[in-house]
Amino acid sequence: MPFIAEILIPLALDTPYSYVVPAGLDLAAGDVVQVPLGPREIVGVVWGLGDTAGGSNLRPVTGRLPYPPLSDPLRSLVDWIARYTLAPKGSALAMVLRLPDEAAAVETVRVAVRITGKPPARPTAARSKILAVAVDGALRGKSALAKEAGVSLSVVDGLIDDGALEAVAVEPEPVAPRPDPDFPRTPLSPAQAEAVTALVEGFPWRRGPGEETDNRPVLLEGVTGSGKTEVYFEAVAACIREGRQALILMPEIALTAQFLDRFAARFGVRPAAWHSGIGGKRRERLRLAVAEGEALVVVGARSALFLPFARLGLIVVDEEHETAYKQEDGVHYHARDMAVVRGRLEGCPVVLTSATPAIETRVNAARGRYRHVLLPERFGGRRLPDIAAIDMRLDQPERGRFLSPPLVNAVKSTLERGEQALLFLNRRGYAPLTLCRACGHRYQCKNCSTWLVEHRFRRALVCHQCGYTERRPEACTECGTFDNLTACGPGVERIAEEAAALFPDRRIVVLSSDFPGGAERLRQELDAVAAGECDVVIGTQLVAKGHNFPFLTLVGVLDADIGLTSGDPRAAERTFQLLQQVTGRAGRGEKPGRALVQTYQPDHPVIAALLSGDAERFYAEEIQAREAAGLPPFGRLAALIVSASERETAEAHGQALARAADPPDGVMVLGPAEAPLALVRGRYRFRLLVKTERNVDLQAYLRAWIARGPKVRGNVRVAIDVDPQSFL
DNA sequence: GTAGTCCATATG
DNA sequence: ATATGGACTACG
Repeated sequence: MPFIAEILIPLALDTPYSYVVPAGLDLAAGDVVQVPLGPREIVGVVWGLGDTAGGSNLRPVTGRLPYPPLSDPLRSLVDWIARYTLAPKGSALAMVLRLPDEAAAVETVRVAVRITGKPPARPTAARSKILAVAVDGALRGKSALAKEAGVSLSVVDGLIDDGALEAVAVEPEPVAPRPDPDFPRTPLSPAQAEAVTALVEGFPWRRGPGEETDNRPVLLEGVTGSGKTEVYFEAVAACIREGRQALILMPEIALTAQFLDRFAARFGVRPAAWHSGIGGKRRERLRLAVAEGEALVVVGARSALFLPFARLGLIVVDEEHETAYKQEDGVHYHARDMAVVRGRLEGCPVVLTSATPAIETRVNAARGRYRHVLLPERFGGRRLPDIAAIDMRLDQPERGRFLSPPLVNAVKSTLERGEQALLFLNRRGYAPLTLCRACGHRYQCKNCSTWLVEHRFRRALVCHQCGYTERRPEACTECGTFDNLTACGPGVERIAEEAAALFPDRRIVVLSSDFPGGAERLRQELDAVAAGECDVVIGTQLVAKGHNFPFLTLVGVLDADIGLTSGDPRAAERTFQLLQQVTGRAGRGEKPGRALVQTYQPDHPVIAALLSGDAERFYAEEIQAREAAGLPPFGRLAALIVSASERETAEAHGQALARAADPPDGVMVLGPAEAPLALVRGRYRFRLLVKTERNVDLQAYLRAWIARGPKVRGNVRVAIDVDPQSFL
């Protein structure tokens, strides 16, 4: 009887494939192997072993590959995520198994050169230039030396052949230097120390045998500026003292030099950082360091969740309410929730931190599924900013202007004191609507039903839904009138224009996700602002995210009402979180801060809660409102939209969902004819499964989803916002 | 993911 | 009659 291996292949396949294990090859579950698939060879992972013959025409495993095997918990995570998100198992595996491509796999040995003292046989001008630089005897990279001497690389090679320089192989710089948990640090406040004790209490590796452990996830909730980071750093320190690894997950945008420096201030070295920008060899060396347990702390964006940790001891999810944790293409998952799952599977604690937790996290804490640790005050006795409303019905800006007189005055005096001001407007571009004064034509997206947003800098009209862009026309495309287009309403670019007119001598910077130069430049710009290299910051929501601006003392919210009117059932929650975060940026340095909030509806529950600082009440009311409406604070609605031919499969899927341990609140199976017509534009035939956390307006959601123009082929599956606790 | 199929349409 | 492209399926 031949031995059979079940090999999972990182392609969109639901089940592992069976292969014969050739004699002499000793395989174990988790091993990374090479197998033939059709005409080619492909990498796979041993998912199971058996001696049951699964047919006589199985092909043999080609061999084992020299990669660390996938641990049991990691394989369970793949199984779990596939089942939960209804993604093919192979797709889930692909997230774990991003192996190096051919180019990256070739380990080029880095070579440095050093002077030997032996004079060159044939001294030339170029050669002596190099020797003049190298005379200090230091090690230099070949190209660095050539560049410094201002000659070509071949001259260096010539000198090596000659014997005047010697080449020395250098160890690559360590990819994950060891953080020192006992590095001298600034002392914690009593409140922080108390929180550390509460946090670390119950961690399984802190308890002796027989002692009780409490491995529930912990919500670490602290107001902006309370020093949550320093608190969880102590949990990280405790973890690495135990010789275990810690993972800190952050929204990609928050992964800045500033954060890495803060880490270095506590642990002596910067942590290993994992994000979409880290590529090639460095990526693979870090992965290996993680798999071998060498990398003790990894700070990373959501994909870091799938790194093959050898001894994971702690997962921290920073800013757990951030929507950036949601992955919405390929396998759909919420990294915060998957972190909870991985923690459970690895038997390690999970800490979720936020100043404005997501409703579902709050509910989980209130129901006792999560522990709740609170930091109610700012660090160092600093006060929370005073927040006041500016009623726009009373304090109107001039026509065509958007800053009210009280806000302008506040900015002026802030700048006069040499402090920094932030003007927050959650709208990119110059103006959200463009119309022709002659004929009244409004510029609309071809694909979506949204207005095109003018971007004056790019001289374009852009759809913020699908990215469709057209040149801003000189003459109206409808009636042909020249030079008669009007920009309606403000975007950050327009506010920058207004600010430049008001404060001509000040340094003004606009920060939005479409920052010219891309994410890397944006990150640098954020650091520059934090260093005080600018007076007025005009920013969209990205300035609210995990960045400290120590010189910032005034935050002006230009239009607090944006977002309150959208049909999104989370509008209130999102707006509250955003405004709370952005106003909380003020006064975190030496000087106290304040926030001024321009609004037309100061009595709206969200605005009122923000002004009174009563988050507690806001959450309670929000949860209550959902209960009153007959909705669970987080429930699930599953919908399957199918092509006629797949109806049967979908029905079965739906029934399976309804039979799940904690079934969705409803399952809908729709055929293409029943789906909203706008949805099934063209000849799409697809199966779409949507699981929503709440009872969202499914049609609106789907319309938006299609409007984004996804490449829809057969077998599309979407699952968003599900509550993993119910499956654990 | 990729190679190969079928089928429809475009092209010479 | 033959190329080109999209949709779909098999791959153990």
